Amino acid sequence: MMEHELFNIGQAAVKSGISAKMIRHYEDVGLIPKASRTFSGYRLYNNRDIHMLRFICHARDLGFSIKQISELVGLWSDKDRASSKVKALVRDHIIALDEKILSLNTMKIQLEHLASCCNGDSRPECPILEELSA
Amino acid sequence: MMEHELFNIGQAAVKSGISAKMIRHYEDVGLIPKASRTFSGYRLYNNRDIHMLRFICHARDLGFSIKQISELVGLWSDKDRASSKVKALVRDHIIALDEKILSLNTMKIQLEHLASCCNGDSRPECPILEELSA
DNA sequence: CATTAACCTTCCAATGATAGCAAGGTCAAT
DNA sequence: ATTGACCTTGCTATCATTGGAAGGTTAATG
Repeated sequence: MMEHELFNIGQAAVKSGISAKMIRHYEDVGLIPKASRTFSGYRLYNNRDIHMLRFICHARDLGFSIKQISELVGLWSDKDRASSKVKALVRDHIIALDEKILSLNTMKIQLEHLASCCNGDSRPECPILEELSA
Repeated sequence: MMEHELFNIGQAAVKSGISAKMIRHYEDVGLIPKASRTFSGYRLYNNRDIHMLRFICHARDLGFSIKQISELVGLWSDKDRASSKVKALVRDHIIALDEKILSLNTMKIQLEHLASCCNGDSRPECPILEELSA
């Protein structure tokens, strides 16, 4: 027997790890389908909805964009998907992460070099500023 | 003899590496002082202005935020600054970069693990989606 | 039954750095 | 005089998220 409990947006937020604010936003931008409503207009979520929200939460924690998550949700919902499509999405994201990490790391190395050249005392002489200024 | 050439915003953009758009924006938000103007309203930049823009460009390339760059510009302009203040700013930024790198790296490792578990073929079985869904 | 607290609703605005467009004015050369 | 390349302002968008205001609903309490 499937349970058919219904939750309002606040409970769905707690259960899914996504804020009520963001759940509404995801509905606005079409990432999730429009929630059904009570007579008085409150959104209602069932266990399947919350399952999808949790899926989205995990994907978000891995740094996927809304657009990518939208594609992932599509594949997730398609029982005939090819797993190669999922893997390709993941690979693309890994590459993007790599580029970002590389870029940040380059900055870090340069900054560490600058910092190591600066006495960091009460005097005004500062190789860091001189470098930035050059 | 100091040169006192004057440049319009397009020339300043080319010379500094910051787009005209962003130069105006930096003026709007108070990062740089309001430029002087020709009679007809065009902004004018001298060599000192462009020097400051180049300083900003370098700082930006190192990932400093506008707010941090604002502080750096302040210290740069203050001939009596203590170099320790500059170094502290740099150290804080290095720490922030480290945190970001760590976070991205954690994502990457998890994704690589997921990808390695997925066949990536034409069949629908996909451990990646199963994991995200769990 | 009235009040109150904790919900919910929509709409609007802000973040940070950047880019785009549109409508219009200016400048220099042809 | 016209043209093209520049400049001006102002508004819009991106991306993911948060905040607030103003108002309606629900559930429990006195």
